Amino acid sequence: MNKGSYTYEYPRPSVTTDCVIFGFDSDGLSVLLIERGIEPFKGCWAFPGGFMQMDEDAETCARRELEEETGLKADYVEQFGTFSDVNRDPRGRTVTIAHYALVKKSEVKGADDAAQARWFPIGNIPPLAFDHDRILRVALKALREKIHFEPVGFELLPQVFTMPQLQDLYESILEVKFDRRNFASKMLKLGILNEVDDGTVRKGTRNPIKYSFNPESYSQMKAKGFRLEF
Amino acid sequence: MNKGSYTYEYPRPSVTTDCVIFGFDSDGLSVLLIERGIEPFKGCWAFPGGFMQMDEDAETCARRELEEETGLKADYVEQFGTFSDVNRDPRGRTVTIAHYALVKKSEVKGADDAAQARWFPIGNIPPLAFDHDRILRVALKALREKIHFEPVGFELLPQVFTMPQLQDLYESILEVKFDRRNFASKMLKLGILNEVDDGTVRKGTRNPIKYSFNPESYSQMKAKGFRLEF
DNA sequence: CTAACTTTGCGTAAAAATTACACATATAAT
DNA sequence: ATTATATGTGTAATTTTTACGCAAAGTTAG
Repeated sequence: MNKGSYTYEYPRPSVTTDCVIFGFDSDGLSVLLIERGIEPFKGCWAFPGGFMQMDEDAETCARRELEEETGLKADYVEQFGTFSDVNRDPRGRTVTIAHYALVKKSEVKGADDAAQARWFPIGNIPPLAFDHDRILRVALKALREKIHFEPVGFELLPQVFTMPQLQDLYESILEVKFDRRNFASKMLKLGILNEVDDGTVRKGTRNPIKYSFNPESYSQMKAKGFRLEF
Repeated sequence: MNKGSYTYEYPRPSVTTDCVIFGFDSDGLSVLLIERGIEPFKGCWAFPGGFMQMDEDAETCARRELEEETGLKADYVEQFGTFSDVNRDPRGRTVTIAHYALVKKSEVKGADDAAQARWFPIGNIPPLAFDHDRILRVALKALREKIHFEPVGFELLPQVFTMPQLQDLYESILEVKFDRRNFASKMLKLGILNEVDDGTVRKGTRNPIKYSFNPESYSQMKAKGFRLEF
């Protein structure tokens, strides 16, 4: 990372990436935020992100900043929009390429390096820096639309999960309620769930069946051309 | 637009916008391209676009470049992705914020200033400059997904159109075939079409009924929360 | 000019998908 | 010990989607 002086014939905006990190557990959908220690917006919370280097593309940058600032490596990172309002950063003209990441919260609890990083449930977001409130709204919209076509929810759940957990996830993201029985039959009919045999003999129904996601059968379905609807 | 010298502590990529312009007529879906007169990619075709100014956001820039290079003012312009591969422009690191525009081809035929601008049907695209072939593929995907949720097709048709025209449009964009009768009843059931009385007495059915899009009833439906599915 | 063909609108029966619930059972709560 | 709760399974009613027939008038071919 050379520091020095770079001169151009025309002015150029800074280019950054930001990453909205979604996690899910029994408390519902949350995002991981970082508290800003300096002005501007000192004390506000913000998404991890930073300047794009000359030798990396946007997604690479988003993954790097994500790891540097939170210690997390996310499997699933996707760009959902670029924000370029002229006055979005008081320090100077900055364009940010926004991404969202999906992480299995169960596998990373407390694994965030940054002491000032914290999970906030979607319904209880603190004041955000810059235009990050707008970015969050757009991220949520993008996630909601995405889940209608791809089973992104499985990126947010543990390897092994139950049908009620899966339903909770869909209901949290889409902010709707499904009939329990209809949801289960629809999900099972898709054929992308494997029943997991965890040894325990299932007597009664109070302890739910464990499932895992089957990426192979999903790829097959996708190849044939189908749509996942909810 | 000051020309001069602008110096920064860290290197910055150039930021441009590009605009994929979609049009539709009896020949199907096409895009408007500009032939490059200079290297690199001299003789290849490209989307209109150019450098973002410091006092405009991305969409404003896309609309400005669109008008400067083709003379067109588009009603509908939407960002669909940002392309940031390190080597996408041989002249230097450049990030482009890509948009697509929908225009009523019927109203602008031949109205493009740029002599070297030409419409190309989607099925017959010439060699494109830079990574514009990839950008086109992503644009098409974005348009296809969008049309499932919003009646963007009406931006591409004349004010007054017929049911077969509307069906052709959907079939061109989605690359599928619908049953004529089912398509019409589904469309009419949406309640966003006004029958246009053009004076002529409709004897027989060979001359089709004329319709226009009703934005008011569409807004109402949208407010109530619905989804347009095809 | 006439006959065959095509385009459009309207309508309907069959198939498929969605919706709304009932019941049984073992665990959890009181 | 009794009651309430969470889960799995199934099914009937409703709605939506699909497939296709028919009639009227313009278009085309000879």
